[in-house]
Amino acid sequence: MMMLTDETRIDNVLEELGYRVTGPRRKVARLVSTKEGTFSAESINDGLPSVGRATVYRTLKLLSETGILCKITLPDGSPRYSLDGAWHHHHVICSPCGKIEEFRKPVLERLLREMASEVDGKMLGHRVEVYITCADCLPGTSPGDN
Amino acid sequence: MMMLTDETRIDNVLEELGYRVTGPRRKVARLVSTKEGTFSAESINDGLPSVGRATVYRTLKLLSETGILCKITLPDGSPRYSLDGAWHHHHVICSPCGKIEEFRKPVLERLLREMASEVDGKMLGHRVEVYITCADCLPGTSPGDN
DNA sequence: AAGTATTTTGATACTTAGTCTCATTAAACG
DNA sequence: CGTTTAATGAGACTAAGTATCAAAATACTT
Repeated sequence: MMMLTDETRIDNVLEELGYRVTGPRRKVARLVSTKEGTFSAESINDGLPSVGRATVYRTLKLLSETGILCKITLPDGSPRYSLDGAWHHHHVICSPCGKIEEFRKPVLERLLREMASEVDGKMLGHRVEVYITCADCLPGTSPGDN
Repeated sequence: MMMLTDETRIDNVLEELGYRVTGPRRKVARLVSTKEGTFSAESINDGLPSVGRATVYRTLKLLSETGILCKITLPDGSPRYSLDGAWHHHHVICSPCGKIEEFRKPVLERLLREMASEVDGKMLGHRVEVYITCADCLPGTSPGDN
């Protein structure tokens, strides 16, 4: 559910940007759109034995560049992907379970912009990640944690 | 100069935490303390043929955990290290030249904490990186760029 | 519909950044 | 000093990609 929507959205985005909508890309997009929270590139690769590893990585990169996916870094440095709303935002990531929430805070943006200007130079972008243990993963709160 | 200060500081920190102050760790610490801006683990490894690769990585990790170094991620995902002031802070990183500036903004901290609380769960930490092109790297401004 | 041009793919090799194992070496402590 | 315990180095292994390049698929032209 909502998978179809995501898939056509992906097709459209690729088409609009002049990329070909191919079988392998569709397969990656379809699998990606079923994922909740974060996932690793390798999990996509494992789920699609018919698609080459290089193509999986290429497609994930493509989808990240076109803003469909977004790549984040866990506290320990390992990279993860997640479906992404269309706008700039930041992440609250639950370290234990990998669940992520997006947030958008104009105040924060302004603050960071200000910061960059103090250092003189041109701001290219920024990365903000907040790591938490979510309520579900908090010991004692809910018994069925993994 | 100031290298000596850094080295004794490192010795002290290790000692205080109950780690042994060994030859290899001293070598890594000495080399690390000569670096300006960011550097890769491999550059330390290359600079110390007499120290094993594993030890270099182990020591960098140790120094990061004890707050002497701090590990950041460039926009393209590659990891870098830099000498670190003793307190929590964030980074402004010049993508072209790798120069980094630290900043500390209580407002920002408060904002992020607030953010985390909205999502319910316990905040573990956060990562904030601002990417810029610094004045020296801005084309036209200064002719002698790399 | 066929032919051509261009993009994409998959297999494989390679790279980067690290971690793991484990026998050997070296600090630290009494 | 000798002993205990931590740290080291060599080398194999892992994770997350990137590079190469011939073959296949897609799109474009007529």
